[in-house]
Amino acid sequence: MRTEPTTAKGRATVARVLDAACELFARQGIRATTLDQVGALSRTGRGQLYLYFVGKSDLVAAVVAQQVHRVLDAQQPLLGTMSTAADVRAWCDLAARQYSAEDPIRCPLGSLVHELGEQDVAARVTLAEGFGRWRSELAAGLRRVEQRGELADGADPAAVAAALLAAYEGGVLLAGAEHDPGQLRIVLEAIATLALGPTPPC
Amino acid sequence: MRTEPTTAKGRATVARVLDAACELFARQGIRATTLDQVGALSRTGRGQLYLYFVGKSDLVAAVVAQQVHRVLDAQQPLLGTMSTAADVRAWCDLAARQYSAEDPIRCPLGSLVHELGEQDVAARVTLAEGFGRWRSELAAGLRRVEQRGELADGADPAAVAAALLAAYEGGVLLAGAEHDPGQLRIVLEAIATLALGPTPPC
DNA sequence: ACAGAAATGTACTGTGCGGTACAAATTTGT
DNA sequence: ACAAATTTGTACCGCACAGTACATTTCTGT
Repeated sequence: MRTEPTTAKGRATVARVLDAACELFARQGIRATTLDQVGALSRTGRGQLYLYFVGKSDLVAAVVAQQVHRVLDAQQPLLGTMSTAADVRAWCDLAARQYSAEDPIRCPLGSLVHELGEQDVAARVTLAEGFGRWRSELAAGLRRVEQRGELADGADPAAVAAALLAAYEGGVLLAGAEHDPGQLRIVLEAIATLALGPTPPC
Repeated sequence: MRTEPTTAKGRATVARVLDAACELFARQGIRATTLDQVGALSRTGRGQLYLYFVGKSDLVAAVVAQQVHRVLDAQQPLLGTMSTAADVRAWCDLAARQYSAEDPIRCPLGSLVHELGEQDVAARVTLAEGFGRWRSELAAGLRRVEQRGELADGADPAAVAAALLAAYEGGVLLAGAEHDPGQLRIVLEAIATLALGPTPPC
C-alpha cells in the first residue's frame, strides 16, 4: 500500500478496488486480469490504483491478505464450534455447496498458489500462513470431535485435518478440471466416511 | 501440430521442443514461459516452433497430451499391479518422494489446470480425461485390495481412489505453497491409515 | 553430384499491458 | 468562500513477447 486514503471517499475507493480485484483474480486468475479490468469493475480509473498501490504486485499482496481473511472468516462459525461428527459433515457440505457447474470452479486461495511470481514473497508468506491457520482450526475442531469419541479409532486429528484440507483443495482443482462439482462432494464424503464412519441416513 | 516432420532430424527436433516445453511449463507455468525459452532450452530457434506447431496454444495442447502420458506411464508399473495394502503405501511413498524442498513443488498435471485459457478446449478435455483415467486406474487397484480384504470395512474403492487423487493434487498444491514437501507425505499417510489401518512398523 | 525439399537462424512487426505524467475536478479545513 | 490538498480521468511511453518473413544451411532421393 502506497498511501493510506485520508478521506472517506478514498477509503471507499480502495475498498471497491480491492473487491473488484478479489473477484477478478478469483474468477480469471491474476495474470489474466488487467489493471484496466480492475479499474472498470471498481468504476475507478487506473490512475487511482497507482495512488493507493505501488503497482500490480502490491495490489496482489493486498488481495491475498483480503482473501485469506474472507475465507477464514466464512468458515469461522462452523470451524470455531466444530465438535461432533455432524459438524464435520456440515463443514464438508458447506465446502461442496459453494461451487456450481455454471461458474468456473476454483478456490480463491488455491488458485493463487501457482500465480504468485517468485518475487511476491510477502504474498506467498501470507498465503502459506493462511493455509496453516486453516489447517490448525480444522485440527482444533477435530480434536473436540475426537474427545467425544466420534473420530475413527487411532485417527490423528492433525493428520485428518491436513487430509481434509488437501482433499478440499485437490477436489476443487479436479472439479474445475473436469467441470464437475460432484467430484468435490465425492472426495469430502469419502474422507468423512473413513474418519467418522458411514454417513447416517437423514 | 502444423506439419509432421518427414526426416529423422525433424522428428528429433520436435521431440526436443516438446521435452523442453514440458520441463519449462512444469517448472514455471505456461504463461511465465516464453517461446524463446523453449527455443533456447531445446537448442532450436523459435522459427522451427512455427514450422511444426501452429502457435503457442498448439504447443500447449501437445504438451498436455505428453504430460498426461508421462504421468500415467510413470505410475503404471505400480498402479497396474496394485493389489495389497502395502502396494497402496508404496504408491503413496513414490508420490511423496518425487518432490524435494529445493525445487518448486508443482504437479505437472495439476499446475496446468489454472493455466489453460478458455480457448484451449482440446487441451482441457485431454487433461480432464487424463485425471479420469488416473482415478480409474487407482480405483481398479483399490478394488483388488478390497478383494483381499485389506480395505477398511465399508470403504468404497472408487471413493477412496477419488479421495487419494484429490489429496495428492491438493497435497502437492499445499506443499508448494508452504515450501514443505512433508505436507504431502502427511496427507497421503493419513488417508492410507484411514483406508487401510495403521501403518505397520517397518 | 545435383536439384529440390526440408530444416534452421535471424531480424522485423504489431499489440497488449504495466507503469508514468499531468491536467481537471472534487473535497477539506479555516 | 477560498486556498490547499486530495481524488479522479486521460493520454502517453516502453517493454516483452507472440507471430511473420525470409535468407541460409542442411538433408534426401535419383
